[in-house]
Amino acid sequence: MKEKLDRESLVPLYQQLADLLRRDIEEGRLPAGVAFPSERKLMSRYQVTRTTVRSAIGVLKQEGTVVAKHGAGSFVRDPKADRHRVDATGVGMRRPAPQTQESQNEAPTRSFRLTGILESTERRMPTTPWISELLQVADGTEVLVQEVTGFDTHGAPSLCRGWLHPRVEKEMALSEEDLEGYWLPDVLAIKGVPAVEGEDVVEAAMPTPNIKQVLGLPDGVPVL
Amino acid sequence: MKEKLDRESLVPLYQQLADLLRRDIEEGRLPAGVAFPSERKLMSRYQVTRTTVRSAIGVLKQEGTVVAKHGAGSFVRDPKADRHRVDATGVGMRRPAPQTQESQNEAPTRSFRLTGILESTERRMPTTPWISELLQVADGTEVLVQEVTGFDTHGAPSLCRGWLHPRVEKEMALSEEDLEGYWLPDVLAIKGVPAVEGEDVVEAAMPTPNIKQVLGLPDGVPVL
DNA sequence: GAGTGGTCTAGACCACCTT
DNA sequence: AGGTGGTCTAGACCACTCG
Repeated sequence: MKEKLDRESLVPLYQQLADLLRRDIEEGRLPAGVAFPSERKLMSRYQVTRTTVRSAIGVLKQEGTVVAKHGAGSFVRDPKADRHRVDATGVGMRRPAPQTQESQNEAPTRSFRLTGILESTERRMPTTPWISELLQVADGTEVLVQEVTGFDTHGAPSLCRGWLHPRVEKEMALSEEDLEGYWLPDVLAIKGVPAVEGEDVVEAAMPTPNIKQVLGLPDGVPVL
Repeated sequence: MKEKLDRESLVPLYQQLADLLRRDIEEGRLPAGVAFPSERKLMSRYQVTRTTVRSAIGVLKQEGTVVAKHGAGSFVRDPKADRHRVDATGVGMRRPAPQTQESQNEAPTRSFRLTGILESTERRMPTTPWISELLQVADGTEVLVQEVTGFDTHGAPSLCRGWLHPRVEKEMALSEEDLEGYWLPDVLAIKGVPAVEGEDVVEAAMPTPNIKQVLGLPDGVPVL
């Protein structure tokens, strides 16, 4: 929290400061809720103008990590607080029962594929209540989670997340290395598992800076 | 394009300027592509500082209406340009064929409902190629389109759009007034139509300023 | 080289919240 | 009353793009 800014660097001061503050938040030095240094405090601490401080905080606000309350102060927002989930199976309208065999046949089975996988990370994580219910495992069980960023079949920037059921992982003897660079369901398909129990879930959020950079997104474009 | 800014107003200068420019864009006075006045030009035209001009343009950038190219200028972006559509029926994983009767029964039929409808607009619009294919009508046919903003069953800010098939509209003798304040599928359900041909589509985008205000969203929260 | 957007300084006044 | 964020001014230098 006492590092200095590099005035010779190519990366602008307000970005450096934003990165510093983001790290402080991520690593718990600036806990969610009350605490956040005032703009004037940050000015004198880092020896920059208020404009620069405000730009830095502006970055964090746009990312949704920080909210400012006029007259009261700025606050770290719990990133999971208003992350919304939508069950995509029933969005908008109900699907009709097929009325004729013909209409049933002509209904295309579409599939969602990621093209140009740009980054994939695999890691072991305890399940959230919601996902434990889905997988029918005990809450907090460690499961293999994969995150893949890329573009979907329609060209939309997407981040897909897949959870591997421990039972499947054990039976198939899968490990992190097997998944590297492949989208989890594809791996399973190759290994002979035709389909996985699953649910279609769609979230939308503003991309984190690195994902935004990786996908080359302009400002104001959310990720599904 | 030559209106003045009201320095006594409660609404800040940069907002007024942003609103002015947005209107100029929407009403075609600032066409997409090349044209956009430089920041210096806007300074002298409206007698404000560059900071104020930049704030105004910043608003439009965050909305995705304008993109800036360092050294070249700012450009109006076609709002429909990179609007992405995702077929939600096949997102992520394929749904397995049910293996036992039991598992089939326990699969819940979820429905997506809007609670607290805050705003609904109905209007007649020519279909886009994509939607004409969906409805099986000629391209450009005028159909009744409804947009409803509110919160979904999970509390996520949502904007839902429904297209009414001309045939149904005629047979049911529906008009704009019937839809006012109700979500289209609900109206049909009441009228005795059990279900509508449809497809589940999910989009994400940054909210327009008025929708953002209506839903009371903080910065950085996209709308599904 | 002229023009553009990007960054930064050093001030100022205001509206708002907390005590 | 004192502190906070929100707005605005009037400058400056830089990196970049284009003809």
